[in-house]
Amino acid sequence: MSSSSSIVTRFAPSPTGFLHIGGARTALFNWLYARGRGGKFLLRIEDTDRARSTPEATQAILDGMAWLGLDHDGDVISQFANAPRHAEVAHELLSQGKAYKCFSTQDEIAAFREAAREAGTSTLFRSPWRDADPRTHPDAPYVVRIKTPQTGETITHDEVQGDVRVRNDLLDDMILLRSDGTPVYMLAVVVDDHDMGVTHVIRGDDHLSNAARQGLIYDAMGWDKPVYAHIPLIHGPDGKKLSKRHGALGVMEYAAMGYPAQAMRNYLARLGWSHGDDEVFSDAQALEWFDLAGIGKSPARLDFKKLDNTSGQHIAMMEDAALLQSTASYLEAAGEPALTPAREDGLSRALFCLKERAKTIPELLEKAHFILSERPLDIDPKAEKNLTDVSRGILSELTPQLQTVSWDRNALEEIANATAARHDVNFGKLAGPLRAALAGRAVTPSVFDMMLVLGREETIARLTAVTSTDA
RNA sequence: GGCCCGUUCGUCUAUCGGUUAGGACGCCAGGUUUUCAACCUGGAAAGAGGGGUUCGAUUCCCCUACGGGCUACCA
Repeated sequence: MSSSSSIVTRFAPSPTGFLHIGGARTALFNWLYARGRGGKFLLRIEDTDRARSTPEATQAILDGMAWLGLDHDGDVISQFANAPRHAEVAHELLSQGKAYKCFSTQDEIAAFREAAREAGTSTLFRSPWRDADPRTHPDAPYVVRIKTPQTGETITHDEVQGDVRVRNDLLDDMILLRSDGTPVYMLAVVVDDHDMGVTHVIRGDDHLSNAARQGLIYDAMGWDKPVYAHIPLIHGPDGKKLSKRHGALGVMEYAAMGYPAQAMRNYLARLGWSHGDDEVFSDAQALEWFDLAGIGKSPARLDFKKLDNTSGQHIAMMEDAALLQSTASYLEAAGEPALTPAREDGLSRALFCLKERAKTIPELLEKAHFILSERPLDIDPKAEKNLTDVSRGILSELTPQLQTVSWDRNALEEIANATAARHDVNFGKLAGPLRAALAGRAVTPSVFDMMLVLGREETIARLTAVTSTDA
């Protein structure tokens, strides 16, 4: 029961769209860090921007996290709901003289900035109200600004970027409360993180500069700062910031493309974080290995080829039950009907010869075509070409032998080879026709594996269908 | 403009002053083979540029270039 040392992380997305791939990785890092150390992983929705926040977006984020398997502790926290608490903190700072009421209008501020720009001086707004006597306060709307120290520097200790120091005189007196009394983001994050007991803030490095400003609030309130880890953002394959034109921005799109969630976790964890030369690892290993020291400092690009490879390796090593489950969630994400129990049973029996050959779930399903389809089989043109009179003849000779042969791979291979040899051809010549008969296709898993999966009865029925129907 | 961060094969990365700069994906060549894969073997491929510090720099410091972030009564 180490109450003071137990770790608390959080993921704090804005509900303005789906869970995108960069956010998913940030969530994953926080999840790995907390879960790997027996800590808590919290979820806070930063919905203070009422105009842009939607419940649909919140749901989409929840869906994305659920698919990725990133479970959070406790209730989902709404930042907006904490607004009164944020204001309370601002007023506390006000009463302590660490913040002040600023009556400057936005027009005045804009004019100040413009003049400064023309004069070539600093555009940092210096409010004339910082040290004004309260008795001179007008009866007008005001914002609450924090009194930023005007000397010294603020140092952000960052586990990824190292110590980042900023001179205080380069920071302005940021607004804490707007003129309508609502809190701004900077205040809200700090108060929420403090109130939630967050010990480690792992977030995108677009917040690195903000950390210094936020540090000012921690200092003013006398609160302990969390450990920071600002992680570089993910870029598109072209090295540019992720944007609409890259496509595939939402995690659910990856679900719909058929990448198993565990493969996605592996790939995303490996993107910008490393544990020596380890490339493919299980969740248990990721949980054990993940640490802040292994996070890289530069932005990483998305690489679909590597994702494919990682996915393929995970599919190959997944338990059948997990694979079946991934298949179900793929079909759901892709908007396709679920497998019937009979087909799922067939797929399950075929997995042993499929899993090492597929990079994604749809590819697995494609290779499972022979077991997922029923007689009468459609035979595609390429397969049809293999069904010549000669090959049909050989198949019709092979078929009866299948009635009595021991149904195992060696025995099947033996009679197939023997039959081919009797016609003075090698087995390769027989494989094409067999594929056509058993799967209706030219590209399939091993013919013997298909026979084993289909079983004696079905195998004979399919062979009989091509050797006897049209004559 | 100001401030801050970053920069090792095409890509993800290892290296924490001394290595033939390692691994993975991808690519090329060969092998295996029952189609597609998978698999096996081999190969090409990197320290942004320039100054320092040091016996010795990918590693430490400075400058430049390039990329990114912040600089809002957005989050």
